[in-house]
Parts: sequence; structure tokens; C-alpha cells
Amino acid sequence: MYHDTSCELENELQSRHGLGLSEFEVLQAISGYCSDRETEKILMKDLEAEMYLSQSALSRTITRLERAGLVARAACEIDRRANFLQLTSAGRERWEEARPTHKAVLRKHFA
Amino acid sequence: MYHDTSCELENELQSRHGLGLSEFEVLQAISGYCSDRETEKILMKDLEAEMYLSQSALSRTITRLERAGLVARAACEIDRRANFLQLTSAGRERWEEARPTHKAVLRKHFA
DNA sequence: TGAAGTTACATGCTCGCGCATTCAATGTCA
DNA sequence: TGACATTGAATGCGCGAGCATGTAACTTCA
Repeated sequence: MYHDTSCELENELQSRHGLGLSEFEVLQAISGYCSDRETEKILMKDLEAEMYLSQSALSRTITRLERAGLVARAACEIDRRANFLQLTSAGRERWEEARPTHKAVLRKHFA
Repeated sequence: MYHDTSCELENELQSRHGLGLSEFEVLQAISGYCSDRETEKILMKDLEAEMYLSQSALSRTITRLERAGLVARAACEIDRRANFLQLTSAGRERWEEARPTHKAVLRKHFA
């Protein structure tokens, strides 16, 4: 059942919005984290803990999203090893476009 | 939740029995198919339909299992394109060893 | 303060997966 | 029977995932 679901999520998100599933999930996680205050968030330390993705996979997913202009890395001045992440406006927009697709597929498979 | 489960299945099966999850699933599927009569079964046509694995992935998984001596390919005389598959005795043994691990992980994650 | 440990990431490497293609064996139909 | 379509399976290719490692930037403690 999971295979069906995640496969269709992957396909629908990719064909309709140009996003892989884990890319969508990263957008969603960042968005959820930043929803109250318009701040950024430290990458691995927090996002990795929140997601089912290895540190390396996450790093590369962020690179892809950054290249696509959906997420921005920003240096952290307190700890210069760390990266702050935030959605760009395009990123938030793309995520909001894709949400209904994501939800619809889930709803369909759990009905 | 699925990520936790499948990840632990993968790790446990691999470390304790030297099997990947989809390898285990292939053994299980063949075994289930052959349980009543001691016959073989046609590869892609039937096994692929039964599993969540692409034809190419299945083909390569079988190759790995064959190399490990757990599954045997046998020519089909009626249709010489097709391959019959069957568990070797080592294959059946390995599967039966691994079953409790598989079941235990599932049970744990659904409790 | 400086040597040793730890942390936040990035990167090299390998692996399994799916897609598209290939190839031989079968089926179909005039 | 021969040309064309279809089917069963293998394989080339690229991608995303995890593991291990590399590398700066902290932290700790004598």
C-alpha cells in the first residue's frame, strides 16, 4: 500500500509541479518550521531530525532546491559552520501549489 | 512510519540474514506461489504482477539471488523466452530463517 | 593557549530502482 | 508462409539514497 501511495505521490508531484517527494517534504518541513515567525532555520541539526532523510541526502536535496530557486541558504553568523535555510517566495508558492496534489493523493489512498 | 519500518526491516534482514528487503520479498513471493505444489513459476509475468518492483529491478534482484544460490532459473520449454524460478533448498532455508525477523519488526511497528 | 574532541555540513562512492531500449521468441493475419 | 505486432526478459543509463570520509568551525580542558 505504501508503495502505491509513495509512487503516485512521486509521479504526481513530479509531473504537475516538478518536485520529487522528498523535495516536497523538505519544502513542507521548512514551511512548517517557519510558519509562525518569518525566520530561518538551521539545516541538518533541525531539519534532519524532522525528516526521514540522511544528512547527505538532505544536503543534496537542498542543493537541488537552491539551484531551482526554491530555497535559499544563508550563512549563520553565530556559528559559521551552519546554514540557515528559508523558502524563497517562489519556494513558498510552489509548495502551496503542490499541497493540494499531495493531500489529494493521500486522501485517495486512505479512503 | 513507513520509513521507520522499512528502514529497520532492511537493516535487520541485511545484518542478520544477508538479505535486502526486496530480496526477502521475492523469496517470500516465490515461496508463497510454490507452496501447494512443488512447481516453479514464470518470472516477470507472474512475479512482477505480485510485487511492487519494476521488471528491471526484479530481473536484477533475481540475478543477485541466483548468484547467492538462493533461487534457480530454469528454461521454460513451452515458451523459450520465459524463465521458471524456484527456491533452492538454501533459498527456502534462508527464507524460513528470516521470516521471524521480518514478522517481529512488523509486529513491533504496528503495536 | 594549544592539542584533542565534537559538530555542521559537503562530497566521493556504491547500490538499488525505474525508464527506455534491445533482442529473441511468439502470435497474428492477409 | 512471410511481414508486422507483441511479449518475456536482459541491459544501458541516470538518479536519489545511505555510508564513510573530508573539512572547516567550534568547544573543552589541562
